[in-house]
Amino acid sequence: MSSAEKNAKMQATTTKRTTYHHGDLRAQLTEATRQLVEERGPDHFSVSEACRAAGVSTAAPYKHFKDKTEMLRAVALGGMQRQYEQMVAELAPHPPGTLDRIVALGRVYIRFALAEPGVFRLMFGLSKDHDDDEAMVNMGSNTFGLVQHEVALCRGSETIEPVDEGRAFLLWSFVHGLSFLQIDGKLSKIETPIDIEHVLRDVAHRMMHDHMA
Amino acid sequence: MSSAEKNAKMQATTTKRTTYHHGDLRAQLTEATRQLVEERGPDHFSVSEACRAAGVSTAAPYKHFKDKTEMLRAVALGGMQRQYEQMVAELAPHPPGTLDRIVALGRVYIRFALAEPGVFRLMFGLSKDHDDDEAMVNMGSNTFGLVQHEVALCRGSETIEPVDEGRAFLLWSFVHGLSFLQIDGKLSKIETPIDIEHVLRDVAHRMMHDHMA
DNA sequence: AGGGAATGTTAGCGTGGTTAACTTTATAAG
DNA sequence: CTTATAAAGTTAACCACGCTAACATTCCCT
Repeated sequence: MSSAEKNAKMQATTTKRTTYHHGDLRAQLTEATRQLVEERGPDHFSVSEACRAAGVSTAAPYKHFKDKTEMLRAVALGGMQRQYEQMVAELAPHPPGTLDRIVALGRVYIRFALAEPGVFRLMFGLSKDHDDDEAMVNMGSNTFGLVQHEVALCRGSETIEPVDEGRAFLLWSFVHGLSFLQIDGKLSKIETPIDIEHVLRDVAHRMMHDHMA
Repeated sequence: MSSAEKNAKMQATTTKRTTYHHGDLRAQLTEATRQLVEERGPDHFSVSEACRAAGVSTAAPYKHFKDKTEMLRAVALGGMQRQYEQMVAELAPHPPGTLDRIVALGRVYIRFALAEPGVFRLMFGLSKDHDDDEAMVNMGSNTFGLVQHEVALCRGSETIEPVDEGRAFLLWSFVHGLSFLQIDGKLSKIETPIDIEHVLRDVAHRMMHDHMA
């Protein structure tokens, strides 16, 4: 184990480092960025503060990132990966083709937004820049593909048809809006408290089944 | 008409002003802010640039606004008022108690988001600060009250019950999410194009009527 | 051993938000 | 018609921040 590697561990606990090289600065800057985005919000994040947290000069990040937005993008990508993994994990317990699986996906979406509102905002903010990043676009496709697939399964089909794409998008719109309204505190302004679990079931049901004329 | 008032009109057309006093700097700074927010996005707005647009020194705004966020809040408030007025206007043509009125409200919501994405983002971004502003909170209540009222009417009730509050919130979540996904370009990534008008009707119908077991 | 390539640091530039101190104009009272 | 006061501008400066250039140190490979 090199001294720089030992250093990397020390640095994580705010100990001053002794070696010139840091160890794994890119990872630690990303983590510092993630924390700050969560604490202060994506708007009030500053590179300088991340540097202070990592115990490094303000010029150091530019050996690992092109600019500030690339740092934020790294955090956003990490968030998308975590969200995706959580979705896959929550899918497992439920039998294929059931509404439960659709509900599970929506639950993860909202749970993630509430657990990491800062990162969640990042994942959709700056989306002009995000579209230029291949990894980001791919992760987005993967996650949405998951939803589309479940919707098709729920209809009894293995292949995704236009109708599935449409329904999946409507479900996405719904949980997306619900997530944002929640983290923006709009739900607390309502008299009657809302049972998210119940709402999720209700909406999924309404969207997946034919309705009355 | 004072010379300063004449000045105010000139300034709107980028003409250099001749009088020391500006005329109606607060209004013109707000308008400049609105334009810049729309052009560059809320994140990339700078007070300095607004000052340049208004032909005034960078210290001038602080005679009219506490700080940068108060400028942005003024723009956000203006947006909420416009949105509210558009909703009231679009309501008029349709007979009370019909689904058409619900659909009309959703249509205005989405139309506004697409027409003024920058301002629309402002209306929900910075919401931690917005909650401290009474005018902002009131406008929010007014607009949401409009939806609640229509939902109750559609059920044949003049008074808003918990069930109406819930349905209204679900409808809000949906159009909110749909709006954001659209202005973030997520809809264009879909194969099958979506007919917003049709979707709006479909969803409103599904939400307002009982569904099958 | 030695020489890049990688990864840090320092110093400095430009922009931006904000304030303090000063100047000019509007307004209203005597 | 003065003239005091408040309102509404300006200038100059401070500090934080994003970023780059030039330099320093270390890693690692031959």
